[in-house]
Amino acid sequence: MKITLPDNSLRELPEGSSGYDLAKDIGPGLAKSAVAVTINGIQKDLHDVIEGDVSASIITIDSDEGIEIMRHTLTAQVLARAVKNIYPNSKLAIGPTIEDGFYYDVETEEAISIDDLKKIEDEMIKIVKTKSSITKKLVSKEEALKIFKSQKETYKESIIDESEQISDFQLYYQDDKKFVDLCRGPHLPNLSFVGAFKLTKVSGAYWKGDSKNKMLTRIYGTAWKNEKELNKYLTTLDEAQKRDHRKLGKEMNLFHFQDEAPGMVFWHPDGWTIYRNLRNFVRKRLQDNDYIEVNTPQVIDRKLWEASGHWDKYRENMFITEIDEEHANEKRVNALKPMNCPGHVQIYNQGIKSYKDLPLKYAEFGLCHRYEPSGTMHGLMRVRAFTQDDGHIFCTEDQIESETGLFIEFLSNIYADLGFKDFDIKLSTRPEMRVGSDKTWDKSEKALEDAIKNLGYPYRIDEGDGAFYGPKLDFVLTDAIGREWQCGTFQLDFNLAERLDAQYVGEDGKKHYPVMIHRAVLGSFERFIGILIENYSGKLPFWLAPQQVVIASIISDVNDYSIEIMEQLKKEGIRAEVDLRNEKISYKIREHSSKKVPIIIAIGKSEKSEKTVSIRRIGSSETEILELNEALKQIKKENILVST
RNA sequence: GCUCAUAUAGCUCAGCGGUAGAGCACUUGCUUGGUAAGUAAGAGGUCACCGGUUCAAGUCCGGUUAUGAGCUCCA
Repeated sequence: MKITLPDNSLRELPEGSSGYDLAKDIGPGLAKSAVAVTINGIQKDLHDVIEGDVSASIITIDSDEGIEIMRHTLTAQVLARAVKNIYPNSKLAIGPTIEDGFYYDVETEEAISIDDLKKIEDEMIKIVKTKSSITKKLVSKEEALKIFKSQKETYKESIIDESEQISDFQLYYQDDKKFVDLCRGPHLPNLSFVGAFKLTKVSGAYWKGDSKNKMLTRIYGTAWKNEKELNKYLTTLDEAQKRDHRKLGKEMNLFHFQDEAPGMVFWHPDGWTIYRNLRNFVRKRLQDNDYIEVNTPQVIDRKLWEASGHWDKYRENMFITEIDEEHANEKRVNALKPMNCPGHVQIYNQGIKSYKDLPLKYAEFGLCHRYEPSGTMHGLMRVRAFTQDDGHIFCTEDQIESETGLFIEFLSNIYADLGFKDFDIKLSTRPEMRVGSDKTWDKSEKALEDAIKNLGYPYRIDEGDGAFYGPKLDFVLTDAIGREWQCGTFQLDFNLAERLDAQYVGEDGKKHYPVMIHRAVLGSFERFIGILIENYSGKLPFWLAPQQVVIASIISDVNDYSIEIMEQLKKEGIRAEVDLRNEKISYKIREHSSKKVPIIIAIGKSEKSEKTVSIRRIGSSETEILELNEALKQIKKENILVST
């Protein structure tokens, strides 16, 4: 048979040859590191017999694909077996690979905790040490069912049962044939290819990812080619932990949470300074882009939420308030607003609007409350009370495309100024839970997709992830360590205006419903500040930093000069403080460095007598001596992004 | 909301049936010291909350609340 290799060269092999034979034919080195083979684009076990003329490439243990196969074998053949050895009555569910590692879902009689991982890991090492080869057996559906039924592997049974396949179920064995796993493969030809691995955590996970199903125990692990790679990965994990905004927020004294208000931020002075700086920045940009800032009530009667559709579709996430009957004349049920849109429509509805008023753009730094499930809260990233940089564009259908373009440009400028150069666009389509007719959804999905297509931005589609009132574009930015955050959103809504009876008089003199576009750039200030802290490891850009400059005196004789510098800086609008404490300069440097103050100015005898300053910047141990006036000029220039 | 874990001084944590501990931070004294921790002393705790077991409970057991890691959600 003829085999085409990736470089388009042809190789002739006898019938019945396998991927391994092919590798051997190409070279002994390749045969040694081969773990699987790709036949016509599909990964196969190395010892599968190749049928017919095909294109093929050998997967070696050194490749990304090879590592993934190794992870797969580790979970399905090694972790699963180790768990069965230690917990004979456990039942295996599924064990896929994930980024950097793998997991296996199992049902066990006794709970497995993080402390048990060592034990399981040791058992895995024992299994790997056998260096057993891994062999495959193909069986019919009945036979597969029989085997797993006899082993009481109910999850495997149901996987087979629900499969449309009728034959060729793949069973994988090790040399002793004492363990069998159902798997789509491919697997390593033998366990000697296993590199360095470590079980990392254990948690619950629903069978088939459905919260109605039983909760299984999920054991996570990570695996790499060798110890060095493993350690590198573990170090990066540590690095990510070091920039955790919850930890930095505490160290920098920015905010706290407490039991009485779960998911709601207590902003400390420095944290609130960051918040205000960011808000001023966004406010300026909104002003420059034809948005009009408004403000709407926090607590609104349920009638409005019924009319808007929130009561029906969003009730379980809303904080409901009732007025104490003893003191109130009338009983009404109110809700804390989870969104600003109905409020904005109320403003729109005051007075008659003409097509000449469109597009009309209302913006609000609206404080919204949403009752998030208890298990989902996470520092600033997921809270129950947050402020959106929200806005609603009332426009005609014809204006959708130009507004989409304007918004993307607006958003990308803001992201760039905040230090995020890259973002992806996601188009989310109709969800199951929604308002509006399918006809309206067809129209709005098409309008949005046409707009983004015509503007030429790349995007990907996320089926069923739209808002209940309309399809949306989501903007996902990438931070300094490659993590992705969904922040901006642009949501088309052909429903709400009609539900709340918002209209405009068209050129034809008749009344029409405007299209509403719900849009945000940062999403929520709380979350975005969390992202900024993690992105910058707390070392915020100069204009955002709560304390921008600290002037630290070396001896008390220079206190007057230090204060003079502070006052001059303050005159320029710089947030400057002096540190005149009776402490050594290194002590002061250490303290302000750990608070991530961007600039520390040390002042001693020579600076005072020469009217200079010694500048030290965060992240560097270099110092720079400058004339005071020159330093003031420079620092003022750095503060340029402060816009108001 | 679900699974597992955690809750001790302002922070980070030790203690795991028998009189509450450390380091840092804080206060005070000494120290005026040139770029990431000078020094000594002092003060600081209903051991998250409610209940149970026990002669005796931060310590063991149950519940509640919050937090953490995941899962499910994130309009």
